[in-house]
Amino acid sequence: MAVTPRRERNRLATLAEIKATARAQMAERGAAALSLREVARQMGLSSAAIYRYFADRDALVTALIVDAYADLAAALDAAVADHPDAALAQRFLALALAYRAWAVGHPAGYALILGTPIPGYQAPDAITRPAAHRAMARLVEVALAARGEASPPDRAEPSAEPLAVGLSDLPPAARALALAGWGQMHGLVALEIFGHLDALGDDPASLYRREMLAFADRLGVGHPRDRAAVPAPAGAV
Amino acid sequence: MAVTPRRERNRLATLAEIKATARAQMAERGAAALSLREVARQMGLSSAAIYRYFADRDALVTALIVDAYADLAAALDAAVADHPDAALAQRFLALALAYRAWAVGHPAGYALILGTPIPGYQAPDAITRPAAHRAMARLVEVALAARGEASPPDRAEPSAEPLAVGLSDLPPAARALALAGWGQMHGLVALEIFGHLDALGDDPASLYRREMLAFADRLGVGHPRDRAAVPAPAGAV
DNA sequence: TGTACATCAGTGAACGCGCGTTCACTGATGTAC
DNA sequence: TGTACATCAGTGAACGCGCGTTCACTGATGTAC
Repeated sequence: MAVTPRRERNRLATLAEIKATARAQMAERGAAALSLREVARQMGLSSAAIYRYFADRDALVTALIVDAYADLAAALDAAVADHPDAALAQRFLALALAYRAWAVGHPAGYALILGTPIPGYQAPDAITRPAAHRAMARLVEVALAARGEASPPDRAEPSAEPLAVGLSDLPPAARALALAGWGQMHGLVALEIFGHLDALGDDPASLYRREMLAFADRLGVGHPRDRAAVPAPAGAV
Repeated sequence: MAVTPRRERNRLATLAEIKATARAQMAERGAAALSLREVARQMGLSSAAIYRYFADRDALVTALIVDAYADLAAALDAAVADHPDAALAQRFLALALAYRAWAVGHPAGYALILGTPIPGYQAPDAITRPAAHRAMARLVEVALAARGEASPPDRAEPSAEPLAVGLSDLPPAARALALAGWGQMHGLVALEIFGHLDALGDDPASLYRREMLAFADRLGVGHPRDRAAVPAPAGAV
């Protein structure tokens, strides 16, 4: 009965193809070099046809950003869903490894959402922010649990709906913890996928894993290191 | 006697003005949007005149990259020069704080050297790599000292000449330590200057300081945490 | 000190290019009766 | 089942733009004698 009509299906397929082509192009030449005309050309469409699907270039970029966040969120959800009853440290580690795996597998997508902003493009926060929140939901849960500030929400259907609480709504201690973790994840991942570790002989994967294990150590509630480090030092530095 | 002749001086001044104008433009519109014509326009030059100073656009970009690395290197050198006899942890902290300060003060420069690569631009490694090495020299020293692998070189004139040893020449343990530190520095700094912490109420400076203090803790030679964390865990994660 | 010549910073016009976007249109797909 | 009409995906030509780069040139600055 409520079968999607043919036209609708075609439309959705073309829309998906536009986005996939754009993604491939970004992967090859960088997010900032995305060209509507080139996308159309590769698809065998006239450039004007794209405007049946996206109001303008920025709308396509926004759609790609939202997709990338959603894809990352799904990867992170899946990672923790695999270890529903694991200890905090293990849940964090699974999360962190999945985060890097997604970034390494989708460097253009990662650059799009977390790299240098695209010149001339201004993300519409109302659309982009919830997607970003959603991607950080599992990390927020872990930070909350680590600080004992609240129990994680029902985890039976982890990817069901966006968390009411985003990074910005976390209590300060949990937020600082989440940001510290995210910072470490992002730092090593960004250095790796943008090629700054290339010349070094290291295996970025094991370096990353080691650092994430070290961080997982800190997830015990009120770990002494964190307490000791908070106040500014007496020295002049 | 050996006074730089007028023509030479003018030439150098114009060259510097081109770079300064380009830097300002990058700061406003992003590194990828740098335009030779726009630079010339802002300087009241014809666009062709730029080609008296740079072979092409890429040459200008390369010069800007080298300058940015040199500027960062100078900032880091100055930071440790202020604390010649400080303990390792304090030297690292001074370094880390100077790193963030430079990045926050020169976001476009930071994006240029450590952000998403510019589409279509390929850095000439032979020119760019030594500059990058030079910028990392002080961090390399600290990592070496932390691991007791070698004594830091003569620090009487810290910015005098490039270190013979770069990140890639470090012994594995020291290199891993240096990369871990750099990763943390880069992660928080990149999130901050590219606006991903904007919506949060936090003070990025104190978050950063706190994390760097925690990392400085690990600089004791053979700190137990590092030893414990190196081997992969027995668990399935 | 004056003259002839060389250097070279800067000009202005032109090249070919690819871009985002608009517009009036065609023709196939769907709907109402 | 057939016909008339509405929808709408896609076309092709055109718009104005800014870009990087080249080229033959002008005219001021410097040098040799």
